[in-house]
Order: sequence, then C-alpha cells, then structure tokens
Amino acid sequence: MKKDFIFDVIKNSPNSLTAEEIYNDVSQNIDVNLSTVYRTLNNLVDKNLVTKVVRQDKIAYYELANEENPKHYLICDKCSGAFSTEMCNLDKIARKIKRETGFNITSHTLEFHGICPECIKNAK
Amino acid sequence: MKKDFIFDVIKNSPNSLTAEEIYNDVSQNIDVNLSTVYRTLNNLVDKNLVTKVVRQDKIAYYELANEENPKHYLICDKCSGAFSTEMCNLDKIARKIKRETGFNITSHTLEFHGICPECIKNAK
DNA sequence: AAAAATACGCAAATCATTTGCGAGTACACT
DNA sequence: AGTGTACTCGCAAATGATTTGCGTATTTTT
Repeated sequence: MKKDFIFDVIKNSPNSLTAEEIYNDVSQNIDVNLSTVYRTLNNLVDKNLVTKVVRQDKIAYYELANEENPKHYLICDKCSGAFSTEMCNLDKIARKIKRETGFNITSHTLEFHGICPECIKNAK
Repeated sequence: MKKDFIFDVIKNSPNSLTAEEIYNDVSQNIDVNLSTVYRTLNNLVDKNLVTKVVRQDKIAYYELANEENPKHYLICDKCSGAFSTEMCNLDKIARKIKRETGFNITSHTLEFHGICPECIKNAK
C-alpha cells in the first residue's frame, strides 16, 4: 500500500513536512497522486500516528505523532525557515489551566516568530 | 472612510474576530464589500494597529494590536468555542530562547486544544 | 477646480485541501 | 475458481478563505 511509503517518509524525516514535500519525496519512488497523499495523511492523523499542525502561513505541517516530538517552532520572517525548540515546558502551564478553568487540554501548538541568527547576520 | 468603521469593531470587541464576523458587524451600519474588509484589515496589520493570527482551523483572527492583549487561546474541539487565557508567561521563555539561540523573537502564537468545561458537562 | 492619490465594488483568480465518482485491487467465504 | 464486499487510488471538479485586476468613485493635494 502507498500508505506505507508515505508513513515512511514522515518517520524518517527529522522535521515536519508539508503534504507537497511528502508528495515530492514519495513520487521519487512510486507513482502517487497528490490527493492520495492528502487522504492518507488524514487517515494517519485520525489514527493518531501523525500530528498535523497548521502554521501561520496556512499550510499544514505533518510529523510523527510522538510525545517526545516538539510541536514548538521558531519561524524566521525573513527566510521562512522553521526551527524547532524544546525549550518550553508548557505542560506545567497546561496543568495550571486545567486546574483553574476546568478546560481539559489535549494538545497545543506554539509558534514563535522573529528573525533567525543567520538572517540577523546577513542584514549587516 | 470605511476603515474607521472596521477599526472600531475591532477596538470594541473583547475577543478576536474573523474577517467575516467583522464584515457582518460593519454591514449592519454601512454598506461595505467583503474584499474591502480584507483589504482594510491587511492595511491595519501592516500599520501594526491590528494583529492577525491564523488558527488551526485555517481562518485568520484579528484583534487590536496591544502588548496587553493575550494571543493565547483555549479552543474547544467539541463546540469550537475559543477562550483566551493570560495564564502563560511566555516572555520568560522567549527571552531564554533569544539568549540561548540568538533568534530574535518578535511575536508568538499559542493555541491549546481540548474540551471546555461546558462540553465536559454536557457529555454526561 | 484640475490633477494626483486613495478607497471601493465587483467579478474573477488563487491556492491548499477535499470530495465525488468510477475503476482497479485485495481479502473472505463458499 | 467465482462472487461479494471493502479498500485503495487517480482524476477532475468543488470548496472556501483570501487576494487581485480593473474600472469607477471619492478624497486629498496643489
């Protein structure tokens, strides 16, 4: 099944990917349609095997569902590069919110915007 | 100018609004086109008077640009209600990231997903 | 008031993603 | 093997929020 090829790409990627990036990658090995990629990704998300995060650019990024995986990004507004960070312990905050508001938090997304060191350097 | 009507709606709203919500609101008072609303909103964002945040539903939400304004939301996956929270001091984390990575953070967005107390109650 | 600039409406375009449909393929049970 | 049922896919068209081209109106500047 083509699902396996698609899932493999995600499993082997160190960072999150767009549907199109996955499509391009898988296409190098097998013949596949973009809508199949989207359909498969939705299946994987439904089965909690893959995490989908919509970023400020309105494009969905997919990555392996894994508690260890950071879903926190530093996004450079100059070069559009995305860097992930694990430097934020939001679980503490999530627990506090649950305790004080009764809202049962199951997931979260965090995006920092700014200029990356590389672009800061190049600006000079 | 219609810009003033649009800006007023944002100024007077306690929470962030979609372009369509703003359009509906403004339409009650004056005759306006949806594309004018979008165009005006982009202007306001460019002038840093309004903040635009794209949420996981891929819809842009607009609110008054204001350091005091929380850009952190609790979003209920059942009723789709959005509640804002100020319970997270991310500035501390932002400073830490800047210090340790050199990434110059200018803004951030945070979205918690889960089930709100109301929906938890109704589920029983 | 004429010229230059900006605001606006309308319809068409955009772009990531979804969906309807029809054909191909796999698995199960007899 | 044969038939039935359920997926899996490709393809083309649909979707929906947002943008854009263009012509007209309205405001601002001179």
